[in-house]
Amino acid sequence: MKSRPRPISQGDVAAACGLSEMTVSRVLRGQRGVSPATIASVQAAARDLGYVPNRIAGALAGARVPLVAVIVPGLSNMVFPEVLMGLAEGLEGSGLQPVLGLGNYDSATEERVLAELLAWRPSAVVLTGLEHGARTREMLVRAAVPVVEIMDCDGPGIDCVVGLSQRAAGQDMGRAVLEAGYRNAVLLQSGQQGDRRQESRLAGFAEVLEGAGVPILGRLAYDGPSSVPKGRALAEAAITRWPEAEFLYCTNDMIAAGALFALQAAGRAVPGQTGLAGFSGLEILAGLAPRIATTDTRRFEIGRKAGEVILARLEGAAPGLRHEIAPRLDPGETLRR
Amino acid sequence: MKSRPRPISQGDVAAACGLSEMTVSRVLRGQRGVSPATIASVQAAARDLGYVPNRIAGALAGARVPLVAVIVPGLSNMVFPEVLMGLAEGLEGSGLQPVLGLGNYDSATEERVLAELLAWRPSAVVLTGLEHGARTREMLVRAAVPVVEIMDCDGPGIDCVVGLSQRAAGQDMGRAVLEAGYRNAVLLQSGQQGDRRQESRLAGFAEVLEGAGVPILGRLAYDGPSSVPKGRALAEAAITRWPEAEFLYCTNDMIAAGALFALQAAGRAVPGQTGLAGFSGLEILAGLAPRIATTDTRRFEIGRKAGEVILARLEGAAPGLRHEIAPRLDPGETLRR
DNA sequence: TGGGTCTGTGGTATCGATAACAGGACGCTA
DNA sequence: TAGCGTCCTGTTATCGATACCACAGACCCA
Repeated sequence: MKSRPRPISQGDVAAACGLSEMTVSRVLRGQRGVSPATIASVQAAARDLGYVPNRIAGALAGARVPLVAVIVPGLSNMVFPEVLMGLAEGLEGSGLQPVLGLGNYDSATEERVLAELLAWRPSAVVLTGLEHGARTREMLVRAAVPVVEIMDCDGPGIDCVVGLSQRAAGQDMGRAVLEAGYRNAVLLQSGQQGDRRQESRLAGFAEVLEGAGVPILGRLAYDGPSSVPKGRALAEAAITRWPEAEFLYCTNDMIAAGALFALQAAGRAVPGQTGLAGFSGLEILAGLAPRIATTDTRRFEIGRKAGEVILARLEGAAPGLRHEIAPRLDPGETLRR
Repeated sequence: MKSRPRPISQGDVAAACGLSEMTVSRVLRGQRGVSPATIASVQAAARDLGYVPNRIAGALAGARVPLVAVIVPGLSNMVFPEVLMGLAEGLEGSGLQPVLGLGNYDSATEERVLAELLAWRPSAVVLTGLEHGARTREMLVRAAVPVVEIMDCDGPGIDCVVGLSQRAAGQDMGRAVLEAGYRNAVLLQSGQQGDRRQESRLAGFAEVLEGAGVPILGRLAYDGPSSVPKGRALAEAAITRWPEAEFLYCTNDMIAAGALFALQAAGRAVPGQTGLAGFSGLEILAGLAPRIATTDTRRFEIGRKAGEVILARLEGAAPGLRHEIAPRLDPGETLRR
């Protein structure tokens, strides 16, 4: 066997079994219309030679690039990693590969990353949220590929939308709080300021409570990444300022966990005297006692559904533009019964 | 302006400014040897037309594919998401895009995913750990690209290795436990059975203790994903079986958090009566009181270093084959002083 | 037995960029 | 002014696959 300077190509396989490249291509893509004997011979040759197809060439020729551009703001809080796992499952077996871009919670970065990813002419694009810059929208329209916006379905999307209604999630929790009989509440938030999803959620919550005559005493915000200690600090500040507070609605489970510690340290009975709830359903906190009330956003499901929608679109189906993945309210043990 | 059925190509830009494709290509890649006037004219035309280069075509022609294949076992425990963020930072500005594959903690899947990713002819490959199947190794050798194995640097790698010595990390914790004066220990583990990194770590720990005459009373394992409740169950079983246990060394922070709850529920003073330690340095648990002793593996650093090594290799430098990122032992508050 | 569909296979153009080489214009030196 | 090097730009071939069309032979039915 003579040494090849270049990796094995389809042509080598074709030569090895005395067929044309075209036939080899057909066999390797599993197209029908090839005789069983030919199929066997091609497969054997490909295996023997250790042939690895070149998708770059295939993509250029086929005008179909089996890549999906995925832009998430970050990976630091378990939300998007789970979405990615769901997406990977949804795309499983389709031959589509996700290409990851990090938007860094910042629309200028998102735009830059999107431009880089679009240079690969992906077959579909997944982005987070519904708010995007004008140039971002323009690029996406020009790209003329399916676009799936995930995590939020409260407004109009560019194309498809897969997510939850943040507002409805807030409202649900609001109703649960009313049922539990709390007579006022405080909002605790952190993370990127002006986060639209968070705002909708808190608005939905406040709406329901105030509609029932239960006042929102106030809101404390920390402009930076969420963490348990930060939640603790926020909650301490809250109960100092509003000692009469009966319920703390936190924008996520980490803040809520910190708030729980603060309440316990302050000697307040949970959930009797003061209740609290978070948001996300972070599994890592499942072991805390008492279990924190939260809204499980089913991120894995969202990712998987996004994958399915993409596949449907690429097969020419019209899977509908809005897919709501209803979140699940988990009352845990920090809401009165 | 007439409607174009196809997206704008380099040829269109060339036509628009009356130059050859080659010159446009040179300008857009920032090659030197083009007059300033030409550069300006090309850039203006490209901007006006909204030209997005086609990397697929560029890759095919240039024999250089600006993609990095990254295979991690999963994204479920915050370890690999952080590595990915580090990697993204390390590759920042180089034009290299990571393509993600999930190996699902299973070497057959890893192999399949690797084959798929290699079909893109990536410029480099990043994988996790040092254990890989024979076919995996063969594919990598044949691919003839830089390979970086991350997270473990206790053995020989295929090419470059960036990570920590799991054994040394275990030894370090062992020494800390000796200094604290504990007189025996129990090992608690979960996750994939036969995980080599975990094994090395526990071995290093046990080695140091036994070398000093401090016995390992035993080991309890749960073959499944780690979680706080699982850690609690393991720890409960451990103190039932070995009531005399003075120290619990857990394979990760989630197990350790559960173990902490178990000890507290059993009324054992921590760290006075019984100490414990985890592994990873999961930030999400930073708010627990007492803070759990752990080993911060600096995953972000590992990812970033991997990116830097890849860049160096692609530029022809020889950055060294083994890069140890020393972990940091954080004594927290669950080790006696 | 002739004309039709159906199967299985091959030939050729093409995808959109880059590598390698070619060559004109210009300025400088002898 | 011949000769030579530099700077800038263009021409041609190529990367490795797929789309599209062509076509030979098997088979069917009237």
